Amino acid sequence: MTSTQELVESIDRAGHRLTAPRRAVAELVAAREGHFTAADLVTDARRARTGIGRATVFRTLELFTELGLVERVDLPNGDHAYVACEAVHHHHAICTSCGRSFDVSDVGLARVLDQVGSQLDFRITSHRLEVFGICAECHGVAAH
Amino acid sequence: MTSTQELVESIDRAGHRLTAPRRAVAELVAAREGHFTAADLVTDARRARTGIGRATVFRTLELFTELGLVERVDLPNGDHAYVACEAVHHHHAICTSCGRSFDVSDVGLARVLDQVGSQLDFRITSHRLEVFGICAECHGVAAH
DNA sequence: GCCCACACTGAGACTGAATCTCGATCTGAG
DNA sequence: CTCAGATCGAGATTCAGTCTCAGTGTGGGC
Repeated sequence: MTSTQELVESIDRAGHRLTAPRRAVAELVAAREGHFTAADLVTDARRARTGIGRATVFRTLELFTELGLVERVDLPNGDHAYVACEAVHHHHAICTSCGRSFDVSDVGLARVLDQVGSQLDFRITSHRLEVFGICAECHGVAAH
Repeated sequence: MTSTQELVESIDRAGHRLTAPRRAVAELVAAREGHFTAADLVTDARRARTGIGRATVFRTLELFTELGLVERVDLPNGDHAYVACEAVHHHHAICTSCGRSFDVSDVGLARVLDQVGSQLDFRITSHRLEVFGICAECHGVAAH
């Protein structure tokens, strides 16, 4: 979804240096569909013979996360993964079959949270909703 | 919330052996208010001079998780933590000030998920909602 | 264009969480 | 009371992620 160009431009816009390793990581992220772990990217980088070190992949991923271009999600098995996404607040629906992630707009969730907040007299500062299941494409194909 | 006795009985009921180390871990879990990490429990165990090894703490925690007596949550900072809870589906509101966790019943969330599911043509198999904020007690005290 | 401060990089050491192994121990059915 | 096998503790191991540090490359200033 997010293109290499978008990622690269955001780095520049935020006042960071545009280096070859960062471009390379941006490409790897853009090439990924769905979620991926840091280790996945490190492997990708090695396979593509980019000569990029582990530390740089982590640092660049951290940078992207800071810029909101990539978001960290916690898989049901406890693994930490990342997904490329738009820089606005939203949630993810992750297909457990193909691993792709879909953006979920805030449909009605705000109301639910309001209710939770007032019910517990709880000042909500942040929240996280993660939905797991089978996407249209996968259940369309796999079902029969 | 969950008492030592409840934890111990559940182990028995599920057909597992009732050993002294498991009782001890059950006590430590019951004594905890709010979330705790595996490392916290290991420290507790050492401090209480129970003579329980790290591996056993992890194994027992895994057992409790399996039985639904304890649930794993991912803190905003990425740490893995656990909370003792009832064995029915629900969510957690975690106070970022005192660390206590409150059960959130499913108020309206099901409807939101239905909407998400049909909107994306996505077969939802599981979901996770985590709410972070300041609990009544903490903002009552801390505010002034 | 050229320079140079300094942001950034790679390699590998380091940390800490979690898992695995293995011989010893304990539980509980019979 | 006995015994199979579930469970245990200690420590080795693995692995993700972070840190260090000397070397490199970017890009603003001239």
